[in-house]
Amino acid sequence: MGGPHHLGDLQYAIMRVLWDEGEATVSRVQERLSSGEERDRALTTVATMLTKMEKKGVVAHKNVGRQFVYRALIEEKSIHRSMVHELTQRLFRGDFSALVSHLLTEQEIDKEEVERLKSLIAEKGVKEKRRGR
Amino acid sequence: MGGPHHLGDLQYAIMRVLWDEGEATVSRVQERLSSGEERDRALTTVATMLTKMEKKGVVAHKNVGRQFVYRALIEEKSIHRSMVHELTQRLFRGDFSALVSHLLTEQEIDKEEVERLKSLIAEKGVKEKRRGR
DNA sequence: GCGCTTCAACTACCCTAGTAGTAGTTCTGG
DNA sequence: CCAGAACTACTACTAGGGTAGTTGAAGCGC
Repeated sequence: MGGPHHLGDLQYAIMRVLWDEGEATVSRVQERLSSGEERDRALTTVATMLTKMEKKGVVAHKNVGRQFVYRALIEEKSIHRSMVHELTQRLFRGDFSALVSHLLTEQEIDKEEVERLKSLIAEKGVKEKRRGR
Repeated sequence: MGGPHHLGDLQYAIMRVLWDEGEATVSRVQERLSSGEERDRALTTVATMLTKMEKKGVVAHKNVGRQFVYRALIEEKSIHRSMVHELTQRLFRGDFSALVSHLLTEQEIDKEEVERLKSLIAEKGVKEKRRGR
């Protein structure tokens, strides 16, 4: 239960701000969202989302003066893990190589990227061997 | 303008049936959903979803007798493409190697899988070279 | 002290996914 | 011919994401 915290677009954008800033007030979050590539949202929209997110348990706040200072309760890696895992399950029945295969054949990947992948895998192989399995 | 047709769980499950069967009546779809690992849903639930999906333009139906026979209007590859692309954008700013790197370090991948990835990449490299770029 | 600003709280929508009951129509078995 | 099955159409409702106005309290400037 709970486990795979699913986040919408805005919610994820807010999380990114919190991960980046460590802590932030509502207005700081709103500011960062507007300054980024994201479009402008009302301050109240951001506040409402943060309230909902707190109820879900993905963020928490403390009072500083009369302002709320929010921080993330879950880390980026764990969100990445669950979202990637979910997608892989859904699309490829959990088969990661099917995902990579899809990336290679269906998505636009340039030569340098392929090279980078090659060394990533090579590294992994080495580490596996060193660990003796 | 739609573009990235976003599908929910049930919708995607329905699409999988249609892709697999080519065409299917409502009851056939419902039957397949229930028989699979999915839990049972009322026939009307499936019918309603199909109606909504038709409005969205992802499926179409024809009348055969008094039954509706549905078929998918978009192909699996294209859904995969847009969903993988969307996730990569969101999580890794479009950086596919970041995604693969994440797979290698954060998700459980066994040795055989790594081997398979290695050969997938190798193949891709060869093809790229042969094409002369 | 009074007005302006800054906040959070509350309220109210809209939209989409999902779920399913009920109604009405058409077909089919006996 | 008529009961019941098989279908679609219509309706209704829950939940969550997203969006934002209004309200009321608190604080600041002068």
